[in-house]
Amino acid sequence: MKAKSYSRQELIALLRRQGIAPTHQRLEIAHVLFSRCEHLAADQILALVNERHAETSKATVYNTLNLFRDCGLIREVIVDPKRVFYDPNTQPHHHLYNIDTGEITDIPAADLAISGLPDLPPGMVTEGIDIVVRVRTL
Amino acid sequence: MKAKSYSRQELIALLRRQGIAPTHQRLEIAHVLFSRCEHLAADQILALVNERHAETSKATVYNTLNLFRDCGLIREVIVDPKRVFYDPNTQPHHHLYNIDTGEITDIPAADLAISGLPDLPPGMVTEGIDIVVRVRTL
DNA sequence: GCCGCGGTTAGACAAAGTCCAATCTTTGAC
DNA sequence: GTCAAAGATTGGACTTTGTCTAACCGCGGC
Ligand SMILES: [Mn+2]
Ligand SMILES: [Mn+2]
Ligand SMILES: [Zn+2]
Ligand SMILES: [Zn+2]
Repeated sequence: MKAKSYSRQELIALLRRQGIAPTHQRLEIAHVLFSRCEHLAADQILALVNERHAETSKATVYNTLNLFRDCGLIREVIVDPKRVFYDPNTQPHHHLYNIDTGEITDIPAADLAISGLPDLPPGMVTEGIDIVVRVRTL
Repeated sequence: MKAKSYSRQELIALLRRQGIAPTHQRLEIAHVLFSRCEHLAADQILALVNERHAETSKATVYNTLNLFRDCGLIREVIVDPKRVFYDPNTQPHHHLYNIDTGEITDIPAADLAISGLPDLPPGMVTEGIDIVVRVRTL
């Protein structure tokens, strides 16, 4: 996943396409998420957004992350029981999780195959499959 | 995974084998975990253990779950950002997670294969691979 | 009976996240 | 451009999950 540098106009278009009003705070948060391609937790995003000049509250960060998630702009990564990480990469992919450092790395789903999954109980539909490879530094 | 009904003596032996002193509280918690084969959160275990007669504290439940986990008697399941579930099934297996009901079901690892995983960065060793199939009720 | 040690406990604490009512911004109609 | 309605933001209170601590309990060994 490339760390494309989105212009302000591109970010505005990105939000509008989802029917999201491009407020200053949402643009700042989108910028933090999409300019670097990392897996960030809410408190890290809050800190990054207010780095230069405090102007976005904790409530707005959480509101916005939930909004972006509901619109499919970002996804949640559940690997650490302590906090949720937000992933700007919404392509199907999986994760390598270093349990010592907490580092999360993408694993492309392209060349990966799972076989032998049992059939789903009737009336259920798959929402997604998440694979987490937990690694330790030797 | 069968819901074997362990006798008090079997539970005592199970704990002693791991060098764990079989106190009354630990036996109660072990009983709750191993007699039913579900994925329970700490607060559910606390409630079940104190169902008849309050005698085990929150601190002891958490102490004991962490102790059992460190000894490999149980494992944690990380699927819900809100709480950790404890799994008495320590065989390699995966999970089906119903995002609507919160229900967690085991998927045996036996007849399941993953191909195409990239090589690990040098100096890293795999601790485990967790697959979560997220399903929705149609 | 007393000691020592491991286990248990209530309650204080911490961190992640939600909620609320007051306030501020955005937006579109004019 | 003005303005009002709709929508967004905010500080701070609140909730939930989990940890920590210091006092206390209980049991085996002497
Ligand atoms: Mn700014
Ligand atoms: Mn009892
Ligand atoms: Zn990712
Ligand atoms: Zn399981």
